[in-house]
Amino acid sequence: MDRKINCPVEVTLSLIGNKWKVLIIRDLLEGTKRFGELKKSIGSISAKVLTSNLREMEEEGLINRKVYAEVPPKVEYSLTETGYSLKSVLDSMYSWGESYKEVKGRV
Amino acid sequence: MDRKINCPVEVTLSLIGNKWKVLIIRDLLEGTKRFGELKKSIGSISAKVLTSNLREMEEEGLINRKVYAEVPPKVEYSLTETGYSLKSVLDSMYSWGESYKEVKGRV
DNA sequence: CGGTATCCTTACAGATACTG
DNA sequence: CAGTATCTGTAAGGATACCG
Repeated sequence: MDRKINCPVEVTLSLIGNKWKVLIIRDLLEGTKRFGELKKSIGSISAKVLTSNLREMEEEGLINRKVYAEVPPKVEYSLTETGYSLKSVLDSMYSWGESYKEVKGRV
Repeated sequence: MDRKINCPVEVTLSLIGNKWKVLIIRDLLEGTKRFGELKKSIGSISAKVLTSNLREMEEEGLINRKVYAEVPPKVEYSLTETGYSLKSVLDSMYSWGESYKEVKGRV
């Protein structure tokens, strides 16, 4: 039982332990998106919060940020290989959410 | 694409979308625990925060709370069937965390 | 032992205005 | 378009004291 010394679950939490990061991953799993697209697809997030989460995730090696030297500016975000590997986690969250809804609906 | 209208990932987030709840599930997956044991095994959580999270999770049908009519008091927490089914999510978080550590260690 | 009540401090997040 | 700067409100969380 290595739970105490750097439990892997806590490692994962430290990287995607907030709601916004999970939603960012979810939306980038569909493919590369521009800043504005991402903001729109997440829905209720502000530019400030989106930016700060993206910066952190970039630092942690989960996403790529590609800036085009154009006017008006164009910035594309995509998942790195590491970021994409989070698909397994998101998939299990998706499945669980679905069956939870089913159970609740049945009440 | 039903992402907009009640995405299952968001459903899951709404139930275990905070760090503490994930850790509570993780520790209860080992089996029934008393309040004090749970508090100790999670580590840095305060009684107030632990109590409020447990209450919410009880309400949502993820955990059971069993009170023994004894002095001194004894209260045991365990996962419901629904709560236990979150093991799949925790498992994938565990695996991902492990491989992330490996990748980072290799740098 | 397993909480509650209270106070207090910060982290998180929304709104708005502005810029390269 | 893709941010940054600033200001502000709110809620999460820690510390402490106390209770059944």
